[in-house]
Amino acid sequence: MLARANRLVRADDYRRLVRRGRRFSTPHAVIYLARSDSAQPPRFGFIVPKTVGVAVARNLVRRRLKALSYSVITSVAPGTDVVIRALPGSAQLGWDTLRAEISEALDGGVLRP
RNA sequence: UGGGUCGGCAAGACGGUCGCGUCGGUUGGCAACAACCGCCGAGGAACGUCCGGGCUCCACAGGGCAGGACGGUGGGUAACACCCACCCGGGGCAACCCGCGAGAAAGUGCAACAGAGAGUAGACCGCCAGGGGUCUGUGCUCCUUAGGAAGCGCAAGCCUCGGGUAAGGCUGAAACGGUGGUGUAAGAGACCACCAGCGGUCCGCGUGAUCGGACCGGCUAGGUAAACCUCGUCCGGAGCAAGGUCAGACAGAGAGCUAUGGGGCUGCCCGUCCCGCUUUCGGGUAGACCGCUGGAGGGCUGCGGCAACGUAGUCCCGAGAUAGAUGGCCGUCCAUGGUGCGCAAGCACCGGGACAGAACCCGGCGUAAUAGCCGGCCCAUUCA
Repeated sequence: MLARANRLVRADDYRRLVRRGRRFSTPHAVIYLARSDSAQPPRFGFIVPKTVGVAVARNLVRRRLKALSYSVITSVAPGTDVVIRALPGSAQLGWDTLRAEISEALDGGVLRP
């Protein structure tokens, strides 16, 4: 799970990333990424629309994404902001599949200069 | 033992690992905050947002019309469309279940198809008397003596004409009481007896819906109010993005209507309060805190009540997020499903927990969804 310092909590931040961030697509998610020179820890935000499912399914997806983000947090450079938008079908995925899909895309985005 | 019916309980368990949020404490820090420790951390439906309230603001919310909701009776409640008890009607052998339960003799309207006729009913068949015609039989008269044909009359049949008749047939969800008799040309509540039903008056039990009974009346009245409508009761509006505090931001310009105006305030009118208002272009904010969870709150016991519930005592404090915590992953076991082996007990493998996530708070209703566990009652069966 992510602590408060590692989360995006402002609507402005979401707007900024979705509009101007670099974008990576996977079959079940879209990842927005932006980097700054500040030394603050990396921050994550999640968008789970209603097309994903009912409230229980959306909660499950969001919690899995949070847990996933926590596991990769040490490999992400400071000053990085990430927003993950879940797409329909993500609630039907198994944990392993989802983790493989997202972490692969995330690594690609993070490692690239 | 089987079937049924009503109600209650629970909503997999344990562990490992990595974590999250509120609050409290300690330490560090000017502070933001960080680290550590501790407590607590989703549901029976948290859901739908369909009713009813609390709370907040609008003017403490006034009058009328319109509109809406409800509708057996009595009670419960803050209130309700909810709950309890009873009544009536329907279903069931029964336990029990079901009913959008006011008014259809205040009025208007509506009713497919079938059928003769469907609402101050209706003559298709049938039945009945009569007129006309036809034919058969028969009586009398006549001519002729075997017989004949004409006239008059009677009876039955058939055809036809205009009537009478609602007892019978047919249709339909429904056809204007039922049975028996009197009566009649045939019939008919036309009349009579009993029964059913309706209305009225009175008596009795009951707070009451209602139930039981007596007498009288006219002889019969259909359904639909989830059609309009009538009657009774209730309802001001908007909602926690309510509302408040603090901080912060900005920039005005044009046009129109102006007190017989515009707005607060729902549709309209009255009343009342406030005052410049509307619109186009352009610009700006949507941050923090309070509201925010201790309440019509739960558990137990006593008392009152058939019960819903009320009341007294005592004990308990059980989420409060705000891009939104209450979890992710793994293992074992249990319940359960499938497949295979086995006579069976069982064993192995695979799948694997239903519906579903608080957002101001309560009381209900409705909807979703599973495999269980427990109990009351009823019926059938077996044994004693």
